[in-house]
Amino acid sequence: MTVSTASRALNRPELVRDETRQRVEQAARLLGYVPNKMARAVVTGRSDTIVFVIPDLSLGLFHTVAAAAQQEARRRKLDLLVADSMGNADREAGLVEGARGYAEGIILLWPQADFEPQPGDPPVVSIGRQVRGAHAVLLDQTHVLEQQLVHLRRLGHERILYADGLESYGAARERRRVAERLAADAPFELSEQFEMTFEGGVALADSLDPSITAVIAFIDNQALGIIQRLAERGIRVPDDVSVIGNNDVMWARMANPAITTLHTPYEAMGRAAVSLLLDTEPADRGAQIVETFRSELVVRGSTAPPRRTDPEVTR
Amino acid sequence: MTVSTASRALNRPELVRDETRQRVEQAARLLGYVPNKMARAVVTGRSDTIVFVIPDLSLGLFHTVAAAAQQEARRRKLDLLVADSMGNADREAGLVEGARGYAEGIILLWPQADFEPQPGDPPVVSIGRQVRGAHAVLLDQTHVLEQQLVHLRRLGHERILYADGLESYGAARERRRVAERLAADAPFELSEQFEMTFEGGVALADSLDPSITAVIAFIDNQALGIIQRLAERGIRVPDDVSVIGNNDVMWARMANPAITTLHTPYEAMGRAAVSLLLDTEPADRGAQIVETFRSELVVRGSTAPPRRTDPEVTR
DNA sequence: CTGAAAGCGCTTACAG
DNA sequence: CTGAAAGCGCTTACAG
Repeated sequence: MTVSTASRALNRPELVRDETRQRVEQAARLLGYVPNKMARAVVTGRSDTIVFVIPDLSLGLFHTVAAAAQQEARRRKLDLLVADSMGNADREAGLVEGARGYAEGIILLWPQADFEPQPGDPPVVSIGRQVRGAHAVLLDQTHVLEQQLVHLRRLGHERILYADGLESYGAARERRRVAERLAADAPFELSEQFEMTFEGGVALADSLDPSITAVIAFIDNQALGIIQRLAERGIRVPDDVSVIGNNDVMWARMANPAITTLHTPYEAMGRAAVSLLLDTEPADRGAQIVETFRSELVVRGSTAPPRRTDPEVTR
Repeated sequence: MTVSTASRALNRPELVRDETRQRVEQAARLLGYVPNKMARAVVTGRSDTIVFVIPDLSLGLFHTVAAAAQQEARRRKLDLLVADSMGNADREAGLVEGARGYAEGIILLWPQADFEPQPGDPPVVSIGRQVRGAHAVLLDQTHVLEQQLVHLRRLGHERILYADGLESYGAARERRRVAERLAADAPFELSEQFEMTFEGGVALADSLDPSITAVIAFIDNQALGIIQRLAERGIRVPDDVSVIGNNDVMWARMANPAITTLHTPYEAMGRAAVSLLLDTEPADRGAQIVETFRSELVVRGSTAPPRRTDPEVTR
């Protein structure tokens, strides 16, 4: 009995006699044998592992994408491991660097830094932002803002404020470009920059111009902050001011009022990334593929027609 | 120039001449050399990787623990990769099985199934539930319920309902035992079993006995469901009924009213798990260590003294 | 069906 | 300081 036979008995049992297989299995059990994945990967050249780099697990936002990607990977008999860059570009680069040595594919979620593909890299797919040498799964940001505007205008709003995000975030810069373009057609207000957080919403609400009848929050958490602070100031949502969010986080429907928002197809995007990674030629040899997803409006309780404006009465 | 020298130049540069190092580095750059982590791990016997098995990433609850553990691991120059068992015990077992072959340590978060330690396993630490052959980081569930009760009773509540969770969840069974024990001393109501979700809260609110003045929700999401459904029924929180949550999820403070709850020290627990994994003798040789953490009361807007009860008026 | 041999990509004593 | 050799734990043609 040699290691060759043992290896075969464990991995390709059809190649050995039944009795041999049984002896090997029993011995393995007795000895508590654990196959060394690393060693196997060295010889087979396959680790069957995808590394999914996420910008911030503690945000409670992106884990949905990771969970969906994970399921899809699982369906295809691959492991997907999530690594958190903690919002730090250097750490992100470090994770990619680390994954190079063993991952069979890398998925980058809203990468902070520009990814520089190296020869010999495993295939890379980027979500949310296009980077060189990688297929991309994108979100149609123009469509997001258009939907928000259409919804509010249909309700009759004319004085609409778009909450601008912090310059330092790529997503905020991208959305601002979209906003400026759309505002050229049919004007709406662009706020100063606020944090894309609950606290940012609170700050925005504090400085809200009384003539505004509807606010487009950058994300749902910010919408919640706006609503809460307005309530404290005696301004009611949606009676006095409408607020629309973005992303449709789990707790958007739990709010009071429940948030009207755009549902981001995070699950679909996560699955698409895995599929792009596994089913297509890597982007470094051949064309870059871009798959774009669209968010969907979810009307809930935080938007309503504007209160009939009475110029005599200021809030 | 041999591979030995190249290996040394890359990993232990102090052992080679400066010029040699430079030549190697340049060649590596030109050739796009990526060290094969697997091969290295096979010979060194170290992968510097911790696998963190999480029951459900999409819950938006546990990722905090993972994020904290990740940071702590990072501080110690180890990688921490998160694997999602998707609430499935079989898959959980599969992940542990898979990690055996390469992880240098495994952290199990609220494991679904009983973990059976095998000889040759990497050290394991369990969070939330004690399992054999592993150190444990636990949460003092008795203290949770005691704090909730003390808070409500101090406010003057006498008719308190504890929302029982689904039998199938280990955490729910554990909490019920605690509840039954505490109820023996000073009675309170035990509800029928509800889902520990927003929807579960809605259902509970629908069947709420009018004599109850305060509800202890199983978790914050359930508290939100209770509050929303009560509001729809014209019952106000905290004016008519107080509701206290548990866990202090990110959005508990964003709710309206903001949820009074118990803050679970998830971050501290995540860090403790890493430390237990790395700084102590594995549990299979020697004593099992148990570190227990306590939640802290966070008083916000969803609890208040009971409305003066008037037996004549039923809601 | 099984064994002996070569080899995956690396590291590390051991000589020089 | 560098090279030649052995070896980590595995898999897989190649013979038998």
